[in-house]
Amino acid sequence: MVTLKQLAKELNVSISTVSKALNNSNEIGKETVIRVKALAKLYNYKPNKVALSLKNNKTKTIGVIIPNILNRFLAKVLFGIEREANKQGYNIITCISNESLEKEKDSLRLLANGSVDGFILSIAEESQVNNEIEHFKETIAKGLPIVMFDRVAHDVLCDKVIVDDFEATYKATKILIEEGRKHIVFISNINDISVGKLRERGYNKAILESGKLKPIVLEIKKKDDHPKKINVLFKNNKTIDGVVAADSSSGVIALNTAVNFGLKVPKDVSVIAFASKSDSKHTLPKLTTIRQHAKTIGTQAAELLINRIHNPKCVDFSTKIIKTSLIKNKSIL
Amino acid sequence: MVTLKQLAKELNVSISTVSKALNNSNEIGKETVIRVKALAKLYNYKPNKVALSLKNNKTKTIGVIIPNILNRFLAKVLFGIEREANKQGYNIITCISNESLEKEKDSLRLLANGSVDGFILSIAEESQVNNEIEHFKETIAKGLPIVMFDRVAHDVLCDKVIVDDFEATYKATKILIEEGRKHIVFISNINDISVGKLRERGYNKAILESGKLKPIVLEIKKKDDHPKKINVLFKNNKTIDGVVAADSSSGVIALNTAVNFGLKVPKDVSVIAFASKSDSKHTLPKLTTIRQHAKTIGTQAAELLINRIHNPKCVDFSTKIIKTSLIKNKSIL
DNA sequence: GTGAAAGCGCTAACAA
DNA sequence: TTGTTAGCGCTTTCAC
Repeated sequence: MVTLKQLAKELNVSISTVSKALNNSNEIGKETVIRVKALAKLYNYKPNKVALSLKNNKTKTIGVIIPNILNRFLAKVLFGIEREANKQGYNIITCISNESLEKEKDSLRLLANGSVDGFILSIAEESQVNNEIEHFKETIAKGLPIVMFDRVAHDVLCDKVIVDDFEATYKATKILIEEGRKHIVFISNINDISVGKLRERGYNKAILESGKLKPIVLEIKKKDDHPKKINVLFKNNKTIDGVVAADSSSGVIALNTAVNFGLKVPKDVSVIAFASKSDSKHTLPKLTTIRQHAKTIGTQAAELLINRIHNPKCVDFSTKIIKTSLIKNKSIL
Repeated sequence: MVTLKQLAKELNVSISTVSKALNNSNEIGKETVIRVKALAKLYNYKPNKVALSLKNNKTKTIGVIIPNILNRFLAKVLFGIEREANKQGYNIITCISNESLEKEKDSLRLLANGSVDGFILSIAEESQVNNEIEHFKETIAKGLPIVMFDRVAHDVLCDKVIVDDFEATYKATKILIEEGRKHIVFISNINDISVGKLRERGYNKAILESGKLKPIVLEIKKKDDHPKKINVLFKNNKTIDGVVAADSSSGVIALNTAVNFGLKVPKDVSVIAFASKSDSKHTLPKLTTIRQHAKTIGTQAAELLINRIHNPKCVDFSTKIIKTSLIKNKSIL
């Protein structure tokens, strides 16, 4: 890596002259500017990022802390964040909390030593279960802004980007009710986190409003054998004619299981699930999905954070709600 | 953020005294050390990472460039990298090339200005198709080590971590042949990249060695309608009794399609695919999978890179081959 | 039009 | 045992 010093030496001018020339300062003579730029190009000079960071007290780097990179939704959000950040000249340091409160705290602390200008995060399951939010507050108090997405803590004052989880399952359930379904089950593998609870509430509301239907809820824990649980459900409830799934795996497995039981989809049973396009391809017929527009969530989160970094004084915080879309495929009537 | 300067001022000692005290230098008196540490703790002092990086010319940061974060395998490798890197005190800056040569080059250049100590990457499809490797060589010439994984360039001298792709499909195909399958098809959605080609060759070798079977290959392009292509395949080839899939989507879709055609799996047709555990849950019966141990690949790549960062003079480069495992489920006899 | 010097926060060789 | 100083690479104010 060439430095200003080396260029200056070779050109027999001072370091500051080189610096100014490269930054197009009009203090410097045209001749000199040309000479300096030529040599800089020759040596492929790039200003040292670390030195700039130290000088400006800005790293142009965002810390992203996500609970699980294998979750397609979270990965997609990360993708959106990365793209928007890059577009605005920022890099991202990725930390995976692995749903652990301790790792989340560590990541926050480790990066709050000048490594990043702010954070984008979705809260770890363990933190949500224990309602731990002090570490977020501390970070913000240090002057490092946070933007939360999807799994957010309402008691922390910061920008947020969320999904209309409640609305989405409410509407999805209503669609099945309007199809004439009588035994609609709600299956969820994410009932310990905030969004999972919201989704169940949306389902419950629609069921209750119908006046005649009864809620049937299957909660699947992480340690459970997912396909088996769903298999048992269908075995014990021959009347099931509708499924609303809070997560993609539950949706895909439920549809495949129904088919395996000899049920026709969607004639005998309809299935709707929070899932992505590629998930919908993994069933026959294709799964009807509630899409979360993960990339958009990422983009918006990055925009919010970068705005706040540039505008640290601003005191009003916004919560953006990204509406889901229902993509109808052949798994409903 | 508190600095040494502020602590020094408040304690009425010099900056270097504070620094040494905090670093347990035995130059400093016990009394002073205690006083300093107490105040540092009170103010929750953390050494500024950027200043340290500038001083040491080491960022303790690794640049990771992956083609696609939505690919489960790549995401899992990233997970492995992150974990190992963190364990050794490194952070990772993640860039997603999105299979684009230009983005890959940009990321490399943008981070080669002192932001990272080295790179771990898997080559973008576009770079592989055009056989572009200059940007890697330039980076290495700048003194920044690279570790490549999965999609590697054999003509670049660096450490590599790869999978026994050829072996894996060779063995998988042989298993189906030994089952007595006569019409084994190879389905691939990744035939433009190096590993996809290797997987096809392994299949071909096994087929040829059998002496009597003929290769049947279905190449699916990114723009194709994946389920439709596979549907047509089964429609036109009623004799298919075995499937080896180079990627998880092809495997899952093939199995579901076969079932949909009324074929019994595995009685009428066996299916084996490169896929993950969670993919295998998305079919009934569960998919027999070739596992790549993505996390291990990530761990090893991080280890190799960090070793090289600590050992820049070392001139022999290693290529680690992580053996795949065949996990037998009910989709084969 | 050019250069010297200070300073971002830290460490370490050297001086006291 | 403590302090002074220089330097990592850069920008910027101020002097010449």
